[in-house]
Amino acid sequence: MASVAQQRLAARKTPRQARSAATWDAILEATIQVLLATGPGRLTTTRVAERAGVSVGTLYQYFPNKQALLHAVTERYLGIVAATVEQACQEQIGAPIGQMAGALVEAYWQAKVVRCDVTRALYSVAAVVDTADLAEAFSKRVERATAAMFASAPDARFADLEIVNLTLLTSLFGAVRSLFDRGLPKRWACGVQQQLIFMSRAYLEAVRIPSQAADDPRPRLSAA
Amino acid sequence: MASVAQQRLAARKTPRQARSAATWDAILEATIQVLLATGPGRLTTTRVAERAGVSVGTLYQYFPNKQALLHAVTERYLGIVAATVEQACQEQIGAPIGQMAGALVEAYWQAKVVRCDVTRALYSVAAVVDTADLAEAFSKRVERATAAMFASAPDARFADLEIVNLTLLTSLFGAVRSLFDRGLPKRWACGVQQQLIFMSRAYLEAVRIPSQAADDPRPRLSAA
DNA sequence: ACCTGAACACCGTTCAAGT
DNA sequence: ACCTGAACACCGTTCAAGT
Repeated sequence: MASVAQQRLAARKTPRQARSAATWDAILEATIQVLLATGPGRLTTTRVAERAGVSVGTLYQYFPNKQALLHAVTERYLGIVAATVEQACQEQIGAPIGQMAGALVEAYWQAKVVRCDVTRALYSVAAVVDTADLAEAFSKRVERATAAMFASAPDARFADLEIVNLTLLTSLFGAVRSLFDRGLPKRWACGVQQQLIFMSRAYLEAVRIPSQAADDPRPRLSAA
Repeated sequence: MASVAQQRLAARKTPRQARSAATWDAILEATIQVLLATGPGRLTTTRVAERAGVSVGTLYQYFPNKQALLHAVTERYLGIVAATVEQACQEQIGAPIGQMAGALVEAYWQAKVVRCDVTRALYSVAAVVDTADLAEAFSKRVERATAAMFASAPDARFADLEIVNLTLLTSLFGAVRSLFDRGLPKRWACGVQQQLIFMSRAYLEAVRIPSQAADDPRPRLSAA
């Protein structure tokens, strides 16, 4: 492993008292602020502490190091996105796959776009600190939700749902990330989101084993 | 822009003499070595200089700062990958789109996998330093090549080739990146590559406007 | 022309002292 | 219990001196 020795990344202590919890929140919030204001390269523990209205020492009472701080911010953010996608999947249980694909892409896209500055800031954090474990946990969580959703589709079965699911999500996550990295050209973004839905549908169509419930054998997908 | 003020990222001087060029190469090579050995977090200009067998001062004669150093390494690497994909596209001019899609995915995948440790190392660099310009130039270069390729397909036309091309490449680049970030589980990797080909074909199939040359109106794609 | 490496500034992290 | 901030160590970068 080329990775740095894994240090404690968990929070140093769980806030037990009210002012403690407030400080915790203030620090995480300040981290986002500084990230947005100065970028990850100039993010300094001193600056974060300043912005949060505490001293550096206090910051280090809550987070063992800068990594842990950024780790915690990412964890909180990914938790919100995962919950959003999970809910969307829940709502699509039993729906036709075409609709599921649309709902999935839209939910994920939406969750990323609502706070698109934060999204970008946290993408840029992802390589400064090792958030692989968080990304993995996030992927696993979403995979579970989408697999359950797809398995409930009345109009399709798959020879190997696991790999189809993995391919679909990997492409979706990756595509969205690429677009953010590229500054998300406004006039393309919306079109690409639509195209990603077409793409997901076309893929699921192509690899599905048609089941009895399907009335229309190969529904035509509308083009751009 | 949250990004740090763009400093000079170009090399400080172009090597004009033989020993100069050798030093330049040695430094870039050493950078990769250190990156692989210690990870981007522990990459130190002093360490790179040491490994290259020169002093820190010399390193700074060639690269104005650490960013520029990592920028140069990335530039060189992306140039190689772009050239590989360009060549593959060139070879597919006039072929059926299904075959083009397969060749594209395979060429890109292959180029990333041959030196997969380097690929991973440079992905991790991408956020520490701002290589957005390089990624953009790379994307543009590949987009041109694939657009020319797809435009030459005898069996398909597209209502909006530009956005289809963008969606396809964005998904491909992103998916591969996600897999690398996730440690590229050996037993999935190969299967996913195959699935990405299915996916690309299914998408192009779905959004294409069938032309006369197409004999089989909607060829069945094999499933997993 | 090209190289060297001690010196300086900045930032992550600690810890003795405060409330 | 929780907070403070001066002090220390490490690393990016410079520059006066060498070949």
